[in-house]
Amino acid sequence: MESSRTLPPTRKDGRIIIHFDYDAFYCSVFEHLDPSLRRLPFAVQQKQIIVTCNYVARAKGLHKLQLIRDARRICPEVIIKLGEDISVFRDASKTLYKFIESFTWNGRVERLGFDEVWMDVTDVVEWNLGCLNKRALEGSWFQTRKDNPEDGFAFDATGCAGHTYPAEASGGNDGQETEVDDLTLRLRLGSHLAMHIRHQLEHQHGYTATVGIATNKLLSKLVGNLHKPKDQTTIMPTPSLANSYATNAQSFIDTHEIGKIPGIGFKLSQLLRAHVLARPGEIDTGLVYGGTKENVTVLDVRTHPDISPEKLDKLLAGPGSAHGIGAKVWGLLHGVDDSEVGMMRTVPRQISIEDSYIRLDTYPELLKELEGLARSLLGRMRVDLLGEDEDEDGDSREAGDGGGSKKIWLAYPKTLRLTTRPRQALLPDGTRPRSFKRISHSAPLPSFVFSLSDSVNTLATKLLHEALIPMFRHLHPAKQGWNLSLVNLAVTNMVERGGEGKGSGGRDIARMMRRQEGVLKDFRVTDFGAADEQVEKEEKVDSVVDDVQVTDVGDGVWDDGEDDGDEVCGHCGLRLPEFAMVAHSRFHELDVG
DNA sequence: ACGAAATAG
DNA sequence: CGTTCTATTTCGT
Repeated sequence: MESSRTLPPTRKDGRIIIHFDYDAFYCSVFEHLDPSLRRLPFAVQQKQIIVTCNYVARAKGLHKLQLIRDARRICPEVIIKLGEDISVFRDASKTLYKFIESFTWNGRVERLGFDEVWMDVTDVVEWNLGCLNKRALEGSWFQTRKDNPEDGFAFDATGCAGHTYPAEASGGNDGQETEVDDLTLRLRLGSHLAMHIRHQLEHQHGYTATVGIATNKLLSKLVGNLHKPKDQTTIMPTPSLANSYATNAQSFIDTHEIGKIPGIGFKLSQLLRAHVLARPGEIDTGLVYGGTKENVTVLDVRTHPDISPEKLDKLLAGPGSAHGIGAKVWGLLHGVDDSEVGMMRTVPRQISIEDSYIRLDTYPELLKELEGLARSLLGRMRVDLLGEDEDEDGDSREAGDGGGSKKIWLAYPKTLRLTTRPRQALLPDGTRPRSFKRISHSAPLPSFVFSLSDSVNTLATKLLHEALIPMFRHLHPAKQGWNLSLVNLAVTNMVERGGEGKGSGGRDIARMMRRQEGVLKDFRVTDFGAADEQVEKEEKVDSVVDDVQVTDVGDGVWDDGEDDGDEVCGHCGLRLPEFAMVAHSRFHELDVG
């Protein structure tokens, strides 16, 4: 077939997506606490490098990932603060995330790292589009709250707020004669909403952000970079030019280095570079991981002879790569990204703590480290997974007994995971084969960790002996001979508490916590004794479960109390046998979502 | 469910 | 200390 030239993927430009990237985030957090820093060259340090610096410092030649000594040489007056305790950054990120969420009507807000947030404002924009008077766009009103038409701001809908791509697309002279298409109008609305939220963010919280507005996550994230800091850019169609959103999106994405496309990381970009260059791409062995000496652009890959979704699949598919990777990348090369902005999350999917070591090869050290990690992890669980008990039961907060509202678990992780990175043995020639391979082992998380009447220290010690040591022995059966360069501890598989989230429609279908009895049945209390002796002396306990005091868990939290074998659907109230509830819940998820 | 891999900040 | 630490998603089994 001569005409079987592969067509570009179909665009779906029905959404309006805003991407936020807080400017020099770590610096901004410190500046929030000490505003005098704002006018000074200021940087945040982790280990021996500058992880980020404010724009005053950047103007003097400082940059991210710079060695401290280089920074001080270039700019002796620089103020440097240590940023190794990331809890303040995490807290600030959470606050700003909730603030941005308050502007969504559909709850679609997704965080990436601490300093980036996407929001899907399609419905907000749609509503306001319907409210526009197309004869008087100059004096428009943007309603920001679904429930109150008075909440909002005045704006001029004859143009975009902030910058546009392409730069001249902003137009602005469609006063009377020209009919403006809906996509243009919707993007303008998105740009004005973004401007409003940026201003609120700055005035109410003291944070500035760089923002991108487009019809999908990919384009919104990339286009923001055109104007930073504290500015915004919208990808627009060209007035009166058919299909111009596709054209403009393509010209924009084409200029990017292939590895700069979100979703195309080190492995995929190397494969694509090798394909285009017909040889392996040279890697920049500098400080930045994944750096390349080559400059292979999206255009190079996209216009390479014979490229197609099928060809990309052949090229990129392999162990670890997603199914449909060819079609996915084909879409990215064309600025097409149909992935949804995730729903707001109140708890993380996973909490993990890790530390790296020059050398870790003895049991006493290991036990100390594992216990320390366990303490940190349990502390983090209490910070991130504990919430106020919002009880309608009037009695709970009236009494003057210290005014303590009860803390309850918002989610229960079901799984505990221990990961290590064994240090490779030396080769005969004395060099180390470099391998960053990790190995992990998971087990049910013992439910005693949810006890709030015991201290974190107590629970950490208990967790060490009842779970972590057995798990470690599973990973490293040999008594010795191992040497670790990293240990990671994580809890995952969150089971969230049901109830009324805000936003539209109670999202979480309450799921009964599987009875935790038997969770410990695979654990044996293991006594490694002191140091390296008597490792094999293992004290078996038939029923550890009997020893475990499970408190604060279970009592009516998950179950509606009916113990007749049936469950009540948290959504529609239907009473069903337990075995039918899983499928029933799935029905709701599909039906509502 | 579990373990590994890829990706990202 | 080779690439620190944390988090999400997806795949194969």
